[in-house]
Amino acid sequence: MYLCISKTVRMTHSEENYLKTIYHLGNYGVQSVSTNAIAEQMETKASSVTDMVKKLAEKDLVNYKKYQGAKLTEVGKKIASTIVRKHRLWEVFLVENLNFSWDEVHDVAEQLEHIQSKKLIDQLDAFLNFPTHDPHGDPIPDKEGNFKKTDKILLSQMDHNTSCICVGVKDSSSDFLKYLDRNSIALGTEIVVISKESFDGSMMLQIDNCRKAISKEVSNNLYVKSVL
Amino acid sequence: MYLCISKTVRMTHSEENYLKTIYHLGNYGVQSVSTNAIAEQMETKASSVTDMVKKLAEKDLVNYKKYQGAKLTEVGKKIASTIVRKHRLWEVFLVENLNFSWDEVHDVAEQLEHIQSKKLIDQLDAFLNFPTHDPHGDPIPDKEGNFKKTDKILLSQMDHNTSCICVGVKDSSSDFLKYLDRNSIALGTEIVVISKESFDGSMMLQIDNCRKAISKEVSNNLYVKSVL
DNA sequence: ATTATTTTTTAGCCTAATCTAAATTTATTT
DNA sequence: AAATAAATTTAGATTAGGCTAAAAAATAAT
Repeated sequence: MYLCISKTVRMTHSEENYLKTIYHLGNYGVQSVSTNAIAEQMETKASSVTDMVKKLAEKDLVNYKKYQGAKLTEVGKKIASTIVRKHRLWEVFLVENLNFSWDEVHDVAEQLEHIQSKKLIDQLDAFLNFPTHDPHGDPIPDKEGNFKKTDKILLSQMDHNTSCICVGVKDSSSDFLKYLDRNSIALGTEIVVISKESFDGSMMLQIDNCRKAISKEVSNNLYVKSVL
Repeated sequence: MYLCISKTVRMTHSEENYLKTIYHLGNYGVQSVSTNAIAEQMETKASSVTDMVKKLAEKDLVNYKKYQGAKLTEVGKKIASTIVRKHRLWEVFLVENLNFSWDEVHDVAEQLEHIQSKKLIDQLDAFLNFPTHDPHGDPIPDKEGNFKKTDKILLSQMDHNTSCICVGVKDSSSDFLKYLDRNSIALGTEIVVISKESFDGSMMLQIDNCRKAISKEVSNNLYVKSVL
């Protein structure tokens, strides 16, 4: 039951970026993704997407029928997961070893994810001691593309008088991450939900014995794991 | 007396590779390099080189006059030295931290040298503890592009009954580096020249109390520093 | 000082990846 | 069900980088 990629597929950076986008938008490659969704995400034009998707279909990396969007094939999924794996491993390296903060890693990892070298990524994985999550709490696929999806929920879904631990972010924009830094919220931070306002969705939290009010936008972009 | 690059020049990988080649062939950018020399080194066609050199001249990265080759400008030299700096720092990282051997690093470093991030390279430099030489003994330019050129000579130029220390290689092909590995010759290895054969240029060496005969090809590609 | 040879440049073509604008298909509303 | 709107595709250009083949310039050899 192995997926064999006999002749290693030669991929351009652009092709890799498209696969990665389809992987992310299509829920790890299980769903079909529309041309427009890809175009919006990649900040390009729908016509460019059509062209590229045809090319990827030609290479059997996606299944594509006119007007019906694109869905990754097994091979496409494998390649996409490898790119994500590389991206997230590099993010760990940057934060753990090169003093990057979690809001600075994305652009550089975006470049590093395209470096081709099996040995490089295997050794990096070992050097980092086989991390399972990146600095934003996102899971790192293993060599086969598998990862355990964490049972995380949005902070906004927690009830009042409950406790949870921050396990990830939905929005990983620099602005949001810096906001979290300023408010001492990091991966692993324990958060107690004191109260929720129904009229604006804001919340009163307790973090390290300090009370903090946060907006709906914040609680809708922070993933937590409930603690009993 | 500083060189200010006000607006950061946006470089493609291809442009960077050309600059690097001109830097190397032109003796760190001091000499003019012919179109054919560039083409041969880069395994491309002379006509392609002409086109690219014109483009680089347009950007003021090289000085170019028809039929007279290309020479790096100060700005071009600075950019080229940065690429070489990145290449060599990555090589150190691969060998020191990711268990690569010195014959495996080149191809990967060739990709990594194009990653754009000032912070990345500064932090990597610090992480590696500011190395001055790469795994092949080549000097790593500092941020300003300066490096001390070591007073190395080819092993073939040593007299018999003299001692020296291996400080670098001229040929850094995988084959040659593996040969050196098999013969326990590495950077820092002490070598005693026992004798030289005038008819074929071969040498008898003593390394770690073992005698080894090497060909002229070998002694012509190994840099050493004489020890008194 | 002419040839001949080598080097370099020019001209024209090709592919990858993008774009705009127009055409077409699908989806949504009256 | 027809009309409108939205999404998608096609057609035709463009730009970067490369190639081939022919022309031009520089160098070498007779």
